[in-house]
Order: sequence, then C-alpha cells, then structure tokens
Amino acid sequence: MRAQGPAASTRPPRAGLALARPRPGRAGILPRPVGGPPGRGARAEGTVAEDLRQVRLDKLQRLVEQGVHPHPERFERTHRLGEAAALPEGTRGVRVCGRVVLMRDMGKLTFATLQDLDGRVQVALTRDGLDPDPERSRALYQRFTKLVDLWDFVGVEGEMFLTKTGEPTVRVAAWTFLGKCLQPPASKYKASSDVEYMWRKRYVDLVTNPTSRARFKLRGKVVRALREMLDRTGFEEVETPILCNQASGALARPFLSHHNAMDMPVVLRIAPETYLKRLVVGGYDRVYELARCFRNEGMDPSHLQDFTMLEFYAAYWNYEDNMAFTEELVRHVVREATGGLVVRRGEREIDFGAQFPRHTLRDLILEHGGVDIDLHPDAPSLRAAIAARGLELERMDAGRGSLIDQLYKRTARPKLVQPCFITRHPIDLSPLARSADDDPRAVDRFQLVVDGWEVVNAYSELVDPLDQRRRLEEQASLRGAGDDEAMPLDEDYLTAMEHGMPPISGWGMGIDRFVALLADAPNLRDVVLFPLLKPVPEGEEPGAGEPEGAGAADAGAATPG
RNA sequence: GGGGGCGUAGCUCAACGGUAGAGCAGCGGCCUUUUAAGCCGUUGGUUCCGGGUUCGAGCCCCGGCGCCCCCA
Repeated sequence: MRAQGPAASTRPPRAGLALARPRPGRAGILPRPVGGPPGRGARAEGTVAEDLRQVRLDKLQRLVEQGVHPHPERFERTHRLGEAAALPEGTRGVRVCGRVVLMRDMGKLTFATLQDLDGRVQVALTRDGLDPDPERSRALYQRFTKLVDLWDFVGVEGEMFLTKTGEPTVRVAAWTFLGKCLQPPASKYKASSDVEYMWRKRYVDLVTNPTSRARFKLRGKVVRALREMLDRTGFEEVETPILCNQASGALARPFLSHHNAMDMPVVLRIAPETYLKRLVVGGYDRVYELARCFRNEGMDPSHLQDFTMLEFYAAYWNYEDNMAFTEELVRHVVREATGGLVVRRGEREIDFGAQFPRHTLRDLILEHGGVDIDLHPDAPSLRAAIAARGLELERMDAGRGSLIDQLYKRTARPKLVQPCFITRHPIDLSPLARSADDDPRAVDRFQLVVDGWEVVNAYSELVDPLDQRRRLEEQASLRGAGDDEAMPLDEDYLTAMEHGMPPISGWGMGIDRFVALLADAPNLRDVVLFPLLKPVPEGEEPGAGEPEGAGAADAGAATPG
C-alpha cells in the first residue's frame, strides 16, 4: 500500500456491517531488527497481492458509503446468460446476473461481459441511460465504472439489442451490485496451463478455463446417462457403507482410520461389492451404487486414491448377458454425453460405434508377449517362460495369476486402443468370480479396455459359499504371508452367501477414467473437482528473511534444517 | 525406488554469471458501438525455501519443499 493514496491507512470500521478487513498479523508492523541486512532498504509493508486486495476493499467501502449493501441477499433473474444471448433483438425486461469477466470503458459508454457456468452475455451501460435524472444516472454509471472490478458479481435489467458488429447485448436500464471479488483475479482471458494451479484453485480454473467447465459438464452428463439407463432397465440405486470393519471386494490396500467412541479401527471401503451382493441375497435383484472408493496405493495419471466407481449387480444374468448390456450401456452414455460415438483422444480417434471385439487374455498375451499361458499351469513354469522371452517384470516372485496380470499389462494392454472386451482371467486374480465351467483355472469375467485403460470389470459372480470360503482362505493365507493386497476373510459375507444366492452378474466402472477418456483429459485429476494434493502453507509463509529477531517466534517448525 | 523437467510481479511469460523486464491486471487521465477495445502517464519483485561457490547468482553447486512426465 505504499504511495497508494489516502485510502491506505484509513479504514474506519463500518458500523453494523461486517466488512472484511485485512487479515490480522499480515500487513502492518514489521519491526526492523537492528542488525538487519544492509543494502535492502526498509521495505514497505504488504505484498502486491495485498495492495490489490486493499484497493478492492476500499471500493467495497465506498459502495457501502453510497448505501449499497456489500452482500445483497438475492437477485431475480429471467434468464441465464447463455439464454439471454440467444434472445431476439428488442426483448424487454431481461434480468441477468453473473460475474464480470471483461470490461471495456469508453468514457460515456461501457461494455462488460458477464459470465456464468455455461454462458456469457455482453451488457452495455451508458452514462445517461440509468436514470431519468441526468445527475443520478451519471452517479450510477460512475458507481459501475469506478467501483466494479473484474470478477465482481452484478445483476442488470434492460433490453436486448445488437451492436454494430451484431453482438447480442443487454442495454442496461438498471444495475445491481451483487458481490465483490477481493482477490486480484487470475487472468482476464488466459486460462492457466499450470496443472497444479488448476487443481489447487479449481474455483479459479472453472472461471477462466472453458475446457475445464466442459469437462465437468461432461462428467455430469455421463453420470446422468448411466443412472438414466440403469433406472430405466429396472435397477435400484442404493448406498452402502464407506466406513467398514474390513476392506473387501477388491485386491487393494485400504486407508485406515479409527472410530473414537467405539475405540475400534475402521477402514475406508475399497469397493462396495460385498455389500451389494448381500443386497442381492436380500432380494434386490438389480441394484447399483455410485460409490466413492478409496485405495491406499501408488499414484499415476490413471489412478486416484479417492475415486468413483459405479457397480451394479443383476441376478439371473451371466457375464455374457452383461457384456451385451455393457455394450449398449456404454454406447448410450457416449452418445448422450458427447453427442456422437467417435471420441477424439489426443491424436487418436476412438470409435464406440463399432462392435467391441472380444479377446481372451491368453490370446492377447500370446499375440503381444509371445507366451502361451495355457502351456504353463504353475508359477515356476510361467516364470521360466517369461524369463526366456527376456521380459523383466516388477514382481517376478509373484504367483501365477499375478505373473499373468503383469505380463498382460506390460505387453498387451498398452496396445489396446479401440474399445474391446477381454475375457478368461486366471482364477487367482478373481477371488469373487465364478470359475468357468470348462476350465477351473479361469473365471467367467470380462473387462472393457479403452486406450489402454481398464474402464469396466465384470463377471459372473461366485455364488457358492463353500467355494467362496476356500478362495477367501487362500487369500487370507497370502495375506498372512505378507501380501497386504490379498483379501481378508469376511465371515459375515460368507454367512450372507449361505442364505442363498441366485445366479448373478456383477459389474464395475471407473467413472473418473471413463469421463477422462471421453473428455480427452490426460490425467484423472482433470476430471475430479478437488484432487488430493499435498498442502502448501499458502500466504502464511513465516520466517521472511530475518533469522534472528522478533519475527522468528511464529516461524515454528516450518523449515527443518 | 530410479531418471528427466518445471517453480521469476496478482496473471501469462522474458532476462550470455554483470543494474530483474514486457504484456495484461491495478492506479491517474482521455474516449458513446467495444469484442483480449485503444491512447497517455504510473505503481508494483522474499526470482519456491535454506546453504555454498564467486568481486558479483534468477542463472552454477549442495540440501529441502511443491508439481508434472517417463521408467522399473
């Protein structure tokens, strides 16, 4: 606030109105210790950002002094901004509101562009057009040009007209202040390309970046279309627990937490699967859940620790019924959400219109990796074959199922660009899937892979409680041996199964992945509103330079070493 | 875990180891049809943090923080 005019140091508190004031402990008092570094003269207090903020606070103050409420309670609009922009010339009584994102002040005429989540419209204010009385009109006009900043909210009322260049515009007869932006706006027109900034400050990203707005709009459409078709085909939506006693339904490590009142450990679910299957026991024969799930695992562009999975279960279906349904469902959603069946992804085009080809896992690995897994019924034999091909896998000491999985991910999956189904997974990797009638080592399972990403995973469910117990015991022993991805034994689930299950086919889709595919987003975090990031102590950066002196007291343990 | 990259004004970005700059935003002024309006003037810096090398560091070295990408 140096040389910033008279407003800098005077901020009389407004009686009655809770006006924001500068955060305590920020600007102001910066006692220079005696032994401070030479050369750098006494700095004025405050950063540029704080100065800009103060300018806006002062404007808000002046609005209040003019009798304007700093936080009005409502504004009745007749149209959203995009709707208004489509209105015919001459439409009267148009009331619209939104954020001011552009302003062009030409003295006695000012154009501003208002923006909301899905549209924009230009408005025009003139010095003489805001009140019959010239004096009052001028005052209202200046209130706008002097006291409204970019990113403030305003409402206007007026008539649609076309400018010389044909732009639909509201000729403003009256305007209302609706909210102040105290922070200096990020940008007038250029969206940030810094992903960290986009993720940490999503609210800014949404204002500046039309691509982001489109992605989240697409996400909404995808979810709506999924729900719509499931509801229409007789599925019931339910909600099952996120906090659980044990993690089951997938091979993954859970997040751990603790329930204080019950003094017991809890985990966050890694999948809703076993709960939904309990519901099938209870009579829900078509059931689904849009389930937030949590897996405490490594991070990469196609994995989130906190993600959304859609699971559904259909009694009396097998996995082949489900594959047919999946193809319909996916096509329906792609068409509803994108308007077509061909999706551009980077340089590639992905065609959801064609029949999805079906491959067995064995064929894919044979084709791309040169190993025939059917010739190697046990781990040592398969391991030798892999080594003979000169392939290095991350966990060569793993069991046969895991070796197959690694082999597939390494050799075949990256090559699968167009949508395709993969079937016949090894039983070791599918402890909850029904084994194939013609091959006890394989299960009745399929995955849908698009552009190298697994989007859907589904199978004919294992409904035999005795077989289930054997397989879970196997998993439990793996667990005992240190594999913390293996599944723990879930007695309650086994008991539920013993009450009887019909044939079931279950299905799961990674919503974030599917949306990212359709949105051409390189990273799942681009389709999650607020992805988890490490915190950055923002603004409260202590220890500004002086190692000794009074300022050090609040520094605490900010920087070790 | 290994390798590579990024971090400079509110925002987007410059700056051979030699005085940290531009555009936009902000502030003051002019301007009644602009479209990232224009013109004149002007303010604004902890170069992510901490050490080191050097006469001199945004740049080189070491350590740390945050983020991205790739590999196992």
